[in-house]
Amino acid sequence: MRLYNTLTRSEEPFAPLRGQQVRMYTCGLTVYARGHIGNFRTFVCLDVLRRALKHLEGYDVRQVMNYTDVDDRTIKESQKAGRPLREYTDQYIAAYLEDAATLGLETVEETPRATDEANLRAMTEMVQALEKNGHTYRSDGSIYFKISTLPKYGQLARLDHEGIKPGARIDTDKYDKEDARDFVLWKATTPDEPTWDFGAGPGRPGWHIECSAMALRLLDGAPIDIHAGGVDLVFPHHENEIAQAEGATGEPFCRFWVHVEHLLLGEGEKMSKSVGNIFTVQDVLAKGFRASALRYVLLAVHYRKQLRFTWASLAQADEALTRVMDCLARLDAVTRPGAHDDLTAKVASARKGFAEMMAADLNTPGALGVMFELVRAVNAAIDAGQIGTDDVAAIRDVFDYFDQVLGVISVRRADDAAPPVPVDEIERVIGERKAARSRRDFAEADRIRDELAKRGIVLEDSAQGTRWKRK
RNA sequence: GGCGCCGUCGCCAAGUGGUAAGGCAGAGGUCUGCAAAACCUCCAUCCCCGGUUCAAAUCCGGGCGGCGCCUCCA
Repeated sequence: MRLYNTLTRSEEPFAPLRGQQVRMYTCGLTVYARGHIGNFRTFVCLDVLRRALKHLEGYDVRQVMNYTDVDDRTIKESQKAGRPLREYTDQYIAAYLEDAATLGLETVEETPRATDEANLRAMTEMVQALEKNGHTYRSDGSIYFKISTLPKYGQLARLDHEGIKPGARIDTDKYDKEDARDFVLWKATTPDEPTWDFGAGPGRPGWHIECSAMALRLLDGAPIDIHAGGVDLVFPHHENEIAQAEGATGEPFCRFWVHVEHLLLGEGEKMSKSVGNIFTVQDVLAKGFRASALRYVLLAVHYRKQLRFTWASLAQADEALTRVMDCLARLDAVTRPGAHDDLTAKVASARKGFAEMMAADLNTPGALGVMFELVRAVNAAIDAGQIGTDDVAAIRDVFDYFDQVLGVISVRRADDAAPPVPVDEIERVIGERKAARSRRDFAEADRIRDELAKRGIVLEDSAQGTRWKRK
């Protein structure tokens, strides 16, 4: 598989360093509020990355995704809510898990929290190693990383320090730093803030230290294979993670850096909690859209391109997925045994084409194209009667193969598992309508169909009988 | 001010040197009690201007337009 590596700014063939195991760290949510669909674009894309590594490449994936449960915002919001930090962040971890399940994200191997004691101890050890290696200084009770001590600083973001001129907003006097680009490792706390002391003095973690420390602790040391997150993390977060890990261990931190581009709203602005223009997964569901449509939208644009989110795109995605589901449903009516060479060949080339698209830096839009070409071929074969039950088995198998990675069909099935009208009622009413039709009482038949349509159930008549589906 | 990305049909979106995938929407037709679904047919020369090449949406240069990072951020 070829993956674009931010570190080299180029696409490179990927293979894990140690045997068949891919050790991957992905930056998760800061749990001070419910994640929005921009956050979930990143998570869904990285879910597809992990699925491709597992199911297409056959690797054993060990993924760590953190919850940042201590920082300025979590502290501020928990204080505002008058609740202990841990309790406050618990609810947003639960909300994340709910949304992740709704969107069909696979469960990752480890989900550490920054405030778990083992992690705080690992961070402390890293800070101490950095102090020992001469990369730090103390000021007003905080410990800072002194970037001038690390010549390689800046390798990921490639920022031209000299280019930072008027116009750039630099965090200047908030803290007493020797250089504007120095960053805090261990932060002095006020009496009302959570404070820990495992050997580096009382304080709390700086933003970046948790990821460096937890990645090395839970992925068995440097270098890890993949580190991923949203593009906005390239600088300063990931750059500083590299500085910390490499300053402490003297070894390269990570081999592949993968960054997912932003989701933008229709007008073209970035979604941001501070601006208030955000939508959550729950907001999308509340508008009547399926979770599967959202997942589809998030995969219909390559992960390294900005995705302009609109409600119309959700409706289009839902229609597109309906086409796939209808095709799969039509297979149920095939009863003739056997296989057809033409279809067999089309299924095989679709499987191959799909894998090639995914191996080309996760070209999900291209992979969807391959899937739809097969949909067309299958529909044509059904209409022509050129399909047998062996073909059906092979077709179902290849769609399962697609969906192991894309995950849109399984989410759609989950969406539709609980229709707005109970299944036994639908089936009873369909029976009544069938009787009406056979006595040519079409007015009654139409009335029944309209009635169900109003309640979100669509009926389709065919030679094989009447099929229902959720609208 | 510095660094970087992007501009393909009405909408969304692949393709990145060999003559434009796919989805949605639309038009006509077949099928159907009607409807839906499905199938068939139709529907772009790739922001503009130069250049390189036998050949460019794809490479180079210059414009115009949109966006991101340099600051908390997925």
